[in-house]
Amino acid sequence: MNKGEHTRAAILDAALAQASESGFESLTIGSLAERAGLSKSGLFAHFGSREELQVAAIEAAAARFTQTVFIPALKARRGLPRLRALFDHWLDWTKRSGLAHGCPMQAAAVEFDDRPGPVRNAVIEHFARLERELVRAVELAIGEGHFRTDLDTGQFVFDMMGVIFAYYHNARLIKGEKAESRARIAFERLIAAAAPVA
Amino acid sequence: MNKGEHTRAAILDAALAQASESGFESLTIGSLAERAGLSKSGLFAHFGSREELQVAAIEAAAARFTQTVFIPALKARRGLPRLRALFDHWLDWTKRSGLAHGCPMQAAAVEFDDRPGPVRNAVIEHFARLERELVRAVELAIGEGHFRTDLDTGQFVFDMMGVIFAYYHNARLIKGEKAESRARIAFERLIAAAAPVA
DNA sequence: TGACAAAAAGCACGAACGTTCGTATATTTC
DNA sequence: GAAATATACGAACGTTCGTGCTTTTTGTCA
Repeated sequence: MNKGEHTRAAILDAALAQASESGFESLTIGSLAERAGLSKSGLFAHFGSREELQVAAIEAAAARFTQTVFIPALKARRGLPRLRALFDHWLDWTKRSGLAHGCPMQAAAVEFDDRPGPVRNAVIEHFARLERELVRAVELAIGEGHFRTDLDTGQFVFDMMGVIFAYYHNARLIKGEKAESRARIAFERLIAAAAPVA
Repeated sequence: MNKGEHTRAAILDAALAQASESGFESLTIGSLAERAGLSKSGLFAHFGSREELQVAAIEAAAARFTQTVFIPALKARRGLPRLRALFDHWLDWTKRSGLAHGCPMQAAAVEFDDRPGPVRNAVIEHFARLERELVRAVELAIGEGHFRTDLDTGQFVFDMMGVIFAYYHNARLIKGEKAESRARIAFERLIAAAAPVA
């Protein structure tokens, strides 16, 4: 890896940490440069603009999500076990990837959902891909006979994401200790409702 | 109402609209003054600081939420009908209250969940109150015989909020047309699972 | 209607914002 | 080792940030 690429990666690491703490809007050139130990201009040279920096940060977050949630889940057997692994890793992916102060992707989703531009496009693309992958995992579960054949896969993914969102809301804002157990109960209930008729 | 109070209310209206569009972090004195048709200093005089302005905006959002979601739901019969009314009004409360670009409370929750201070406290208080009210509505449904007596009310509220969060995520970021129907299906399933044994 | 208070504007401040320079120092390539 | 390039720096740009002051306009009420 080049020196430049190495620095760029370090900058993006710092950017994700900062976005996790205070959101993407707080991702200013000055504060990020200070955190990364660079001058403003030195950091700026790695990206053509603040917007490009934000896009790069989104993509870095997406890559880390794939690495932390999807790749490890592939070790589980296809179908229900893999779906459970996805859920488990998703629940604690911020902790396991050093972003303990919140999912930067969720922050970006809320902050940019009504601001058209490259950043929003990158966020949308990530969630679209995520949904596609989840739907595929559910289809595999159907194929393995773990789920009903007439299951509405889109609905299942919708419900699953709701559980995740409720978990993060509860765990991060309210600091509710029951958040995790409730999330697991809710997910198990989804699975039970999707089980084959008998 | 005094002239001052009137202007203050108008400022908070503009603040909510802006927070709905671009989040609470974007709530700067300058841009808000322009939107409200005041000078920076004229607007600033109504609040001692930017932070107080943010807190006032949170409280205004909470008041509007109560007015748009809770008060109208009181017209429905206690128990399940009222719970359904709450859900319905919650789904489209941003549209019905002129905040079509997103729930300012959710924006605040994500932006401030890790930044201690008065703003975060105000957000936490709102969600705590919201959860209490929801739990009470569920308890009423139990009392009316619409729900099982052994229902975990906290879990039900957790699940219900998950449905709402998934709906807003889907409707606002992805612009999915199926968001509303999926939310309704999910909520009906929650109700069915909470029904008395027979 | 005139006195007094309340509200808004005007103005200025120091700091931080994103961005653009020109320049110096590493690093890579020959 | 020399030449070429990549990388980082410091200074400065114009703008906007939040926040104080002072002055002017506006509303209120005897």
